[in-house]
Amino acid sequence: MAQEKREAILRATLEIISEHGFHDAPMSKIAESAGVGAGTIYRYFDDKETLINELFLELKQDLSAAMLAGISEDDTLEEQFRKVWRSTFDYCIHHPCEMSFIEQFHNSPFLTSETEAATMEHLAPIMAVIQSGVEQGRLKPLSFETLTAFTTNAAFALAKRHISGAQVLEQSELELAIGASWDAIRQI
Amino acid sequence: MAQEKREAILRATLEIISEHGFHDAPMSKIAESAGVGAGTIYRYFDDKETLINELFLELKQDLSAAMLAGISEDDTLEEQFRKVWRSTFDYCIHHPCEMSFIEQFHNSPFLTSETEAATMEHLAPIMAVIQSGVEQGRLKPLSFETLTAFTTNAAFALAKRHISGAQVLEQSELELAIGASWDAIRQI
Amino acid sequence: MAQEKREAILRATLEIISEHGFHDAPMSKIAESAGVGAGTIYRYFDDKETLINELFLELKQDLSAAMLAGISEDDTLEEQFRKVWRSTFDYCIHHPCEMSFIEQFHNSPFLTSETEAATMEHLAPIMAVIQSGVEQGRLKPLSFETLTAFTTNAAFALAKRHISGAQVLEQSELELAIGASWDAIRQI
Amino acid sequence: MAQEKREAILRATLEIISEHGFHDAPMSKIAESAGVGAGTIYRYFDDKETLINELFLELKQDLSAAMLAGISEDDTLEEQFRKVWRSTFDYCIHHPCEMSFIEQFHNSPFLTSETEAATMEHLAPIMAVIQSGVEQGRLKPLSFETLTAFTTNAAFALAKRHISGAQVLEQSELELAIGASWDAIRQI
DNA sequence: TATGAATGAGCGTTCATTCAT
DNA sequence: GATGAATGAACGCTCATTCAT
Repeated sequence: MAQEKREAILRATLEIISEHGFHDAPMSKIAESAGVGAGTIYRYFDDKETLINELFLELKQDLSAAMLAGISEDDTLEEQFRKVWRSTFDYCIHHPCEMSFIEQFHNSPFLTSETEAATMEHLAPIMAVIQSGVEQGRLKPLSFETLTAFTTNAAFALAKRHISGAQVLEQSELELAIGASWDAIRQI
Repeated sequence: MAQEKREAILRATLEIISEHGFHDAPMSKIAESAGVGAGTIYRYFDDKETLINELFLELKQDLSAAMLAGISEDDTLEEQFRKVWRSTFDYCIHHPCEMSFIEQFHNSPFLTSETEAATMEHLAPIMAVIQSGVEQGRLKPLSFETLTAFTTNAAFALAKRHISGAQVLEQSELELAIGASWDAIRQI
Repeated sequence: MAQEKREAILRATLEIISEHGFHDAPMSKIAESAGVGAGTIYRYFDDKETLINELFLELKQDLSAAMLAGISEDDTLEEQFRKVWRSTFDYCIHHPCEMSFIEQFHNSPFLTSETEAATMEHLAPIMAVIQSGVEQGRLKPLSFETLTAFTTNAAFALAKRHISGAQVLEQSELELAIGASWDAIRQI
Repeated sequence: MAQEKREAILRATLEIISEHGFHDAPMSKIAESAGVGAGTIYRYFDDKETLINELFLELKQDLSAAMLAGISEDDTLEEQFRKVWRSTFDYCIHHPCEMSFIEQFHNSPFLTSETEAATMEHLAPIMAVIQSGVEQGRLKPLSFETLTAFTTNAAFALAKRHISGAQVLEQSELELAIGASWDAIRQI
């Protein structure tokens, strides 16, 4: 079925780029790894750049979904915060290829501001929670973007080191780190 | 003079990669931008990979020097922290190309663990300060790497958004952000 | 058909190298002469060195086959000798490009001892005949290699001069030359 | 002194080409090996091709001189023949670099017919002896060029194998080989 | 006279893309 | 639709040659 080929191509692209980088990711290798002919890729994607962009978009959507999973409006603000933090961290360490790709893409000129904006929309539910927390004086009066530097970005940074093996995070240290992150944003 | 050409090549490499990315940074463009012949680059660098690695090393050294500039042992822990934070942030927003290159490099297979380790050494003075802060119970008992996720990494993240224009940081918000960073790491 | 392209590339390589030498035989010229794109060569051969080696191997096989053609076990030793000599000479003067290439290759660092050994195997039938002639006391008690210096090598040398126009060999002189070659190796 | 530099350049060229082949013999390596600046070579030789040609000419002259050394008009024809044969062989095995270069050059399009003709002149004394041997009916009525295929060429071929280690020639086998060569050209 | 840094044309090779099958 | 052989522009890199010192 056609959709399966599309998925196989995206999967192959992810694996090859995450492992070898944007360079050394020839279309021929992607095709081989996906089990399709080289020309077949072009039935599903206009060109290489489009393929990479679409992959990024899909991965970001998955990531966003994972971050939001499990939060409930009944939870307190801090509980919601801790759940999102953990979900983010867990997704990262269980999807190292996805993280590698996303980070590579994020720090490359591939990323356009439109693409960036598009991915932001997925986080609207979190933004709403944060916004209300700020308004209630529970969180520091900082912009959503600024607050993410101490939460999502920190989770990414710690997960990356965990994945690379540079620093294995014990549960106790992780708890402490989440606490630190909470201290950063909560109104003290 | 010979050293000037070397500098011109490094500068050109920085500008082209930061603007166009590792891909679309052909040696011919670098040579042209540096105002030298294509072959001349190879008098100063073994090959493209070496050129990029040496550039990274030099930029990291500059960055480290900038981060450390101005701190004094007479300052209190918090004062030292705030100075480093500001220095880091200021360096970043005044050196957007350098930041772009460093971030791209960091998230690419170019980065070897040896190179990574080499750059860590420059930050030894900061590590010492942090270490002593932890031991005195002034800072949370977290590893240096974990703490940087809430300090250096956060400064980078905010500076990047500032540079991209996605979010202009006012002085007041910046002060608040530094405070948040301090809350993250200090023992509360 | 695919095999035709392979043949065209080998033929073009032969012609260009035999005419212009190993230097001044760029892949681009070979591709053009073969009527294929530059990249196409690499579908059939790993790299230039492989291309040249495979060409050499094929040509040596052709040459060996030509040398052996027409000899019969019913012939006397001298008849076999004369037939091989003539076949060798005839092949050479009718395949000047092949000869030029083979000789160039033979006197170049391209030739490895493995390649050399591989080509020796084709001459096993001749070696057997020579061996038996030596054992029967019909030929001088010299090694096969030494004997070839007066037979095959001589035929090559004369053919080369014939081809270059430096010396046109009449049939009568050729007969005399074969007789001289025979005198060199036969037990007198 | 200037002549010494010229000699050093020629010597370096010989060594590098004989060892690495015409390709992989960059002028920079030659300069380094000769202990002169890269530009200095061009004070002594117009360009690379000229350098190589002049080297060939000098080597051929040395070789010719070595071949002729020690023959005396008082010797018999056969004695002269044997002396030349031995001198040729000895020169070859004691000058492997020179032989390698000469053979490479001989089988390359570098060799022009003018160059070839120029080197022939050095052998005039031998040609005269041969010529007279033919006229007296002592040698087979073959052209000088044809006769060399069984003498000089054979000596080269055997020496090459001796040098390469493919076949070590004992004195006894060498004597036999010289006898075979003599049988080839003498009137029987 | 001698140098060697600088050059840039040209090399071998790769790979995104096309198109006949 | 699917293929993969073929393409050729563009790449990283080399090296014969020049020329300011």
